[in-house]
Amino acid sequence: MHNAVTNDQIADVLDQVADLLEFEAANPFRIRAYRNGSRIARDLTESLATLSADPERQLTDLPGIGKDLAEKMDTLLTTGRLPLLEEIFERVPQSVLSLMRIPGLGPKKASVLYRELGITTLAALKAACEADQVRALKGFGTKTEEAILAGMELAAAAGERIYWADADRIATQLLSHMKSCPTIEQMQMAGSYRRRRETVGDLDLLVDSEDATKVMDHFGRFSEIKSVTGRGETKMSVRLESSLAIDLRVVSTDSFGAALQYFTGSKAHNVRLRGMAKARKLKINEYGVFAGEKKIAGRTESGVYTALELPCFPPELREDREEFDWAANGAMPELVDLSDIRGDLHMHTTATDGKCTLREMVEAAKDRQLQYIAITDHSQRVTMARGLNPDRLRRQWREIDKLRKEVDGITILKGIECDILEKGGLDLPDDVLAEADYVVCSIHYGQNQPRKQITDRMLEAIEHPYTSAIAHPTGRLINRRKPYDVDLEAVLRAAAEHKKLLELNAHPSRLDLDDIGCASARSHGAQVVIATDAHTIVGLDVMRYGVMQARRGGLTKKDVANSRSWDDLKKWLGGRTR
DNA sequence: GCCGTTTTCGGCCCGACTGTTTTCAGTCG
Repeated sequence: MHNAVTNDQIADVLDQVADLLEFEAANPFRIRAYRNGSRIARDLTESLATLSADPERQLTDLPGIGKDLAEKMDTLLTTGRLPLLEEIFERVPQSVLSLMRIPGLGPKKASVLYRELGITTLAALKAACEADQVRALKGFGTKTEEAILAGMELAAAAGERIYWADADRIATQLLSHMKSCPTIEQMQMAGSYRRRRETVGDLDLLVDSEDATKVMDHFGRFSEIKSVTGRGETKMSVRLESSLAIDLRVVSTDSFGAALQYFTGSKAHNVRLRGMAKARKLKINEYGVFAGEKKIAGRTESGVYTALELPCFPPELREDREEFDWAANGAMPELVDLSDIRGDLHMHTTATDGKCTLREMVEAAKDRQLQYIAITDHSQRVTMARGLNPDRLRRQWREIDKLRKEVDGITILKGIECDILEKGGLDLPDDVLAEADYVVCSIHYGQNQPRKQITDRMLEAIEHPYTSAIAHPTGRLINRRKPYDVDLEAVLRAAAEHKKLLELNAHPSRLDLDDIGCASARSHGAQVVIATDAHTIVGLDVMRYGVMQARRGGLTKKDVANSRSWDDLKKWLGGRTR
């Protein structure tokens, strides 16, 4: 018996099929269909297993999934395998996929290497390059051979995405460097960085200037650059010491908006947009929107969208998920903004594993214009963090009472991050929880339990009369262990029903509810609370990353609980809190 | 392989750059 097949696993298989079909030079549109299917699986707000099992619905309801792909997904769901992939592996060795990961080496060239030299592995390719065999092939030359060898070293580091927050540091440095170039009219970062994806693969800088040469020369003097990997009339590519790639594109004022739209993407969003343009007998490219020969938009980004009778989508939403439907139905969400956030409901102090005192945290929150905060140290089960037992917790609350009298202009809530115990149930007695203003429940132990058990533990915590919120139900650190396995849909349903908040961890290295969970939360009517889980004063500053995640998930001010005043929120939570 | 205001066939986004050619294919975004 195989384990439950996840959307990501299905997406990976479909991607492999697409890669291998490309290698075999299959119909490019068939390849695109598989890639599209992969993206749909990855982005879906619920598990394909759930959707497939629902008698009311079908996989073919998903736009882009037809009869064939639906069948293949079902096969994967029920057997964990895909006969088509196994058939392809009989013709093509799996390891050729690694060849295509080398920058500059696509399916066609990889295929030639395989057919002519029988190369299937990176090691064999390296040997062939060093033996000067590759340059002898038709369509290859010495430059290609050199590029392959250089690319191989790069291949390990390349393709790795970095946190948005890290990309932000580099982007800020770059923009500040470019500012001193006098021939620049305007410039903007585009790409996934502008779309605020939680990780960024490379940076795209778009510049409006009449003197591309000067701009590119100036760009080339950015101190972090290790090598220039390409330079043409209007486009230049470099790689930084950190191996991050940056693309620069120089356009004229006339085209800046169209180029900004184009290079912001996403690719899927743009493909969709181009299709819509075509249906209106318009052509759209990075220079503008054209009716025949006549350019009808391009100077501004909003102009491009207006020409297609579309709203200027916030970049965070440009993923070809639901944004076009929202636009068509006049239901574009007004996304939540950092300035909407009035309170932070999760933070720690020196009482447990925080690095700053209660007073320091309160002062820091005031500095950040927060109207209310909840102090939520760990409960006793978290021994590593010296979690609070009832006595110590009540002592902290008396301290808060004192502080309330000394500090005005901010509401300090008596809270607790109460553990959900391994065997179920909460880590503190009901009479203690009843005295708290705010109780957020977390799982720190027993994270490897089966899905059903984890889900039941969470549901019990949600149904408990004195709890206010449930912490990061899909919480996972990027590049770290896999998240614990939980029926997120059930958690969201219960949270909505029992009026409990769903905590979205704002830290940039977390992919908590990210886009997927947010969309689900919205569809269930569950309220999200964006929280920093700050352990230090500067920890409070990650709130903006949480807001970014929420925006990508299409959440409005109304969906985010801590954009309300505490009085309103308290009312919404009902009689449980004081 | 998907899809339908060109609806069951015949389309499917578009351009820059590179290296190899000697007029263009492959790769990338």
